[in-house]
Amino acid sequence: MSSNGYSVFVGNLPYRATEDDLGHYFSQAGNVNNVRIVYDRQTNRAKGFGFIEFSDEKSSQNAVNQLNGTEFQGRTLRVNLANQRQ
DNA sequence: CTTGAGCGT
Repeated sequence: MSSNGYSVFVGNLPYRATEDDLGHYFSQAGNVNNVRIVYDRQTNRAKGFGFIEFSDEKSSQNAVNQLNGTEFQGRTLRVNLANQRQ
């Protein structure tokens, strides 16, 4: 099944940012398995946050340590460990 | 042709 791996929550994203751009940016920290930006169902516009999926836990923790508080496309990213979906 | 903390189709 898809969505296997360790996810991190990413907030304060620029609305123009794409999942591909995020994937390339987070590749610095570890092996990115998948990238998901949350879009509004009514307007199809980005909500301004998303989730990055890594292949293992150390990559996700490394992403938080390296990329949290860094600037991405003019905005300061908020990176934290994501909660598991119920 | 908009917004700005947060945990997801």
